[in-house]
Amino acid sequence: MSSPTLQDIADMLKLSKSTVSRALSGDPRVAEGTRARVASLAGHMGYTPNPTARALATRRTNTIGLAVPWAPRSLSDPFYLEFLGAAGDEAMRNGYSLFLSTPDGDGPGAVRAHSELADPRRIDGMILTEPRANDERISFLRRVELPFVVLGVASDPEVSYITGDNTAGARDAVDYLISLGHARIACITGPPDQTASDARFEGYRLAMCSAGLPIDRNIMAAGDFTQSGGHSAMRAIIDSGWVPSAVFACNDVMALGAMRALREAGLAVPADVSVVGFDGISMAEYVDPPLATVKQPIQELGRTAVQILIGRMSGEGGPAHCVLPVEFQPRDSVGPPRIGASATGRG
Amino acid sequence: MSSPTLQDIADMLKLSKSTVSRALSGDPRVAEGTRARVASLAGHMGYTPNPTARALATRRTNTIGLAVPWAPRSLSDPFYLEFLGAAGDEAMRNGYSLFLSTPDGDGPGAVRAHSELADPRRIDGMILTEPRANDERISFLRRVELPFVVLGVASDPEVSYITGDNTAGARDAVDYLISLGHARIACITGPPDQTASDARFEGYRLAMCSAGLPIDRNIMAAGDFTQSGGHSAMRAIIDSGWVPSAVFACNDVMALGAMRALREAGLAVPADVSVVGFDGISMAEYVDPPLATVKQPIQELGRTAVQILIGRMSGEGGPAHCVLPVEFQPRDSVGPPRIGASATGRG
DNA sequence: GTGAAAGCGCTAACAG
DNA sequence: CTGTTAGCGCTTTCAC
Repeated sequence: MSSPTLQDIADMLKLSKSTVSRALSGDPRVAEGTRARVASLAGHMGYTPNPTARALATRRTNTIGLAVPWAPRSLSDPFYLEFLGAAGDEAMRNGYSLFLSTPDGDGPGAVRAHSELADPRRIDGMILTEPRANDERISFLRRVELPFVVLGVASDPEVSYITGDNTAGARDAVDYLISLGHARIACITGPPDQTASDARFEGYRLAMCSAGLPIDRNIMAAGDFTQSGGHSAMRAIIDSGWVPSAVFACNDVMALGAMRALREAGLAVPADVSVVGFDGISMAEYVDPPLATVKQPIQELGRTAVQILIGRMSGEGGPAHCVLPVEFQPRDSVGPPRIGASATGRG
Repeated sequence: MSSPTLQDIADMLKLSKSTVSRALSGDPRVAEGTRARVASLAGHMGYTPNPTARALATRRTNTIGLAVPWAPRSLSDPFYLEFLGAAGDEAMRNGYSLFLSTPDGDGPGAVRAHSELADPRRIDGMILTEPRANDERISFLRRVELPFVVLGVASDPEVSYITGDNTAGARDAVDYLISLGHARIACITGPPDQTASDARFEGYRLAMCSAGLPIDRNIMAAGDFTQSGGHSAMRAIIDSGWVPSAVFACNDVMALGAMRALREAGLAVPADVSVVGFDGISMAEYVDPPLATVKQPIQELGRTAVQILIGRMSGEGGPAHCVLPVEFQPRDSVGPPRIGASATGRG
């Protein structure tokens, strides 16, 4: 009926709980014969330690928390599912389970939900996604002394993080557009203060400046990392009347939204406007035209996040700052600007 | 430093643990004054019960497990992230946390990972996604007597489930194609034995049969619910030489893969071939042309799954079988068949 | 109304 | 090498 306990095994073998516990945990002090008998019986009975009891005794839960962004009815970014899957895989492989937090929006409710999950008595460490510039969740984690790693960058050098090389990737992408002759290149950013968004914008800015191109407020718009956000942002740019010859969106789903807005405005991609995204979600390859994007090693980000966290939890070494290379992947959504269009930009 | 315990509060108030515990849990036997003092102190100290200790004592973890499908480097279906978010929301709202299982593939490893998570000492109940016809995970859950609900349908009437009306939705979609004059309608199914895939195929079959249209093996292909699966499946159909005038894919991501295969073959959507998907992921609206799809109430599926599970966990009532209505949403990826093409079908 | 005590299943000193 | 004894922090009889 109920699962067998250590005591059950001890009783049957006329041993003490302690010995059984030691035998099972491979303590070198127990006799080989005893160990074998215990192991065998445990196996036959299908014994498996009660995780809760173990957690209470050891003060370790073997569980890591993952905070994925979740704004109601808006976010469904494949990037996170893939990240989550890879992280879950790696966690399991190391004997950890994944605990999930899905804050509803950005309000105080989110913080409450977060602090509820980020309880050191519940999880051993945490992966935080979509950090903001001065994220209160980070100060919270530090206050309760819970090991954590953020997916993104953190200004505080004490904070471990893992990220794709956002700035370099964005810069590569925009450099490529420029090399094709584009000059009026729009940028659709993510939510303000979101570090990934900021870093990608910085790459855009660097590329533009290096080429001596002006950064015009009319061809910039803030999205929110969702399709509809990308759609509205592109719409706003178009409505401003000064249509760009290319647009760099700070993530793939916004790029898809932007492509739709362009189509609706009767503009062809890439003939009239080239579009580039960021992330490398697998879907990007399947839309029409296939979306050029900066490919992040999503799986590796997930795996490494867990590995870094495990390092931090074991207390060895200092904070890790890991920046994985990303790769710009040209696809049919980009092409040279229309003749004459490139001239417009320089004014 | 460390979180305050019940004992700490008891000591400060010169009470016993029991009384404090009772006061906090609203036991009617404690004096009003005592209750107030306890509540106040607990509030100031930021006391919050240790979930692990509570779980050990009550044998309830207030945690529900969620098994999302995860085949390495293949799956990134936005459907699941949205489902997961909604389920997580509803769980939190009811005082439950979400535990995640991400089985790696279909092999024995998946079952091991699953049974590791599906431990009644770890979670109070579980949501199982992508059930197969004779899913061994289901028998496992029944054996360990863990309450659960499946996202999909289960043949066993004792098993609770929640699902969109797959058959009706698929039928509506295919009926619509037929009403436009399509006769050669291909079908790209999901993994064999996957219940959702089977039910959707059944809707396709019903629509075809009712219209007196033949179901040709040449215009059917098995995908695996991934983009690339949809792509290969469409490719196989095209290569068979007998190109359909419309194709019904059993989920949206396969539909996107199929659209790409069609483009690569020089076939226009919907001019040459109409395409319909299933799920209603938000991305479907943003591709070109916007993908007609059978819209599932994803959020509601997630919420209701949790509600049903909570019902089951509290032991009240029998198994719940919930089928939510879905709605076919025509979009520009479907259109009338080319003149003459519809005739070919009836042969 | 409140307290004392036992116990959830496990680990971890401390003895022998 | 193995057993005994304490807890981990909470709930829950059973007394008073």
